[in-house]
Amino acid sequence: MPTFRAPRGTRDLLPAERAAFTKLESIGRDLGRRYGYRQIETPLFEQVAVFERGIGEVTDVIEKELFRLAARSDEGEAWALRPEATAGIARAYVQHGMHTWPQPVKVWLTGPMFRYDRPQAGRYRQFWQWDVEAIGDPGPAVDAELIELGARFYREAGLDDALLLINSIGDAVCRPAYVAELKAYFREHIAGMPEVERRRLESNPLRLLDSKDPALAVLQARAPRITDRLCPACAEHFAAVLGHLDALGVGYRVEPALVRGLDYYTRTAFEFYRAGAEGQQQALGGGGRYDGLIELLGGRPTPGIGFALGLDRVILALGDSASQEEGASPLAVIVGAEPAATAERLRVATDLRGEGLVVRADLSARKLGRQLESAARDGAHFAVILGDELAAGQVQLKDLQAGTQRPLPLADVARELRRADASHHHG
RNA sequence: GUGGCCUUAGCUCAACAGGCAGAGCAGCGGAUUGUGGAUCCGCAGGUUAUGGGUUCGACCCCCAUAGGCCACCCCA
Repeated sequence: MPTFRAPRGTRDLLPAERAAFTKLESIGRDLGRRYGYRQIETPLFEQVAVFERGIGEVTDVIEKELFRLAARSDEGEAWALRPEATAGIARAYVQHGMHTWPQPVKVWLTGPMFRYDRPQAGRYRQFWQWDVEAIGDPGPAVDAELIELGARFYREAGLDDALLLINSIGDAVCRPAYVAELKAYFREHIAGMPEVERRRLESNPLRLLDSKDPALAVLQARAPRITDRLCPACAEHFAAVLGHLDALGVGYRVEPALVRGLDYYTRTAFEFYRAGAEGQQQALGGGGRYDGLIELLGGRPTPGIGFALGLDRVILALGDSASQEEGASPLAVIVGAEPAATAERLRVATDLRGEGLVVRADLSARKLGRQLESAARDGAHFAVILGDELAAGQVQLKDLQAGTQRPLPLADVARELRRADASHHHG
């Protein structure tokens, strides 16, 4: 067993898997460009207070999953690795006075997030998200635009069965009254409730709605629904969001029990799951509106909405097809019979690379047969064989796929490879 | 954070009832001193996750720890 290994809940992305991430990142980059969102980057860690105040101190993410850093004694701050992207972006919005920019400010970010919980397949302590935010527009059309953007990401990534669950969780006007009503309702039936759920009644009553405890099933079915208790403004907003989604052809399922785990959400809340797996805990992504967040972090009242998608989970859902990206096979490998002539192989490869060609040099002392074998297994299309004829400026160009070979002046190799490469890509 | 299952070579897995740790694949070399994917031969790779315990003797039984997986909690 190796002495050292990746820390618990983290893993190395070996080239095949890293390539799958790169593909998703390029989808995100392209979608960001097409939808008018610009890339942003914030630190991997922030003051703990940014997360506590933004996300909410009594949430799971803060209470038990926050990856706190041991603060250095000569610094007054307590820091934590970011568990999500929105709080940091909101902090940056306030810090840089982005309210003076044309509104809304639309940005996207991709990178690792950190949560200190118990690892499982698809659940890591370091995981990757693609995150989009639209800050400064209160209207329901932005909600729909952003949700449709999320749905499109899954489609372009090859996941055709992403299912959108959506709900409205009200705002400061209507949610407090609803929560009070919900508490009163469950309290009446507290006798039949398990201990865990009784405690949750006080700490986070909304959570009772999506508890999987079968003892609650009947109670849940009869519980008052937030969607029936929305204030007129929230109800109108929600109806408009759904209307826009209909108009855009985005399928969804209204899920009154959908609650988000972060305090900053208002009104629109949504999550994506694989169809048929929506009862499980492995969400593909989620987001919502956070009209109070900027103010919480010291800015003026500013509405916003965001969405984060788990790259690890998309790749997991794609299965083997995700990692079957073809690797970086070279167009040609420079091989030679003379073990001592590695300098020649290196020089020829360097010249061809200077011409923009994808070339690997076999710098080993292996005999020619092994070099060709290795080149073929590497997926190379051609081998350029340097032999005695090199003194006369001649090499052998071998097509490893066709099995054919012909002599060629060294000076013509670049042109020949480029032509073969072009016809290969276009044909 | 709670409960359960698991851990043997880089990978996938063997190893009787507690009795000498093996194979395939991958890597390297040779058969072929300048021609590949096939075939054959060989080399290397292990403190059986780690640390204790039981036993004449432990990959095997017991305890602890670490890591992985599953179900919760909750989310990406």
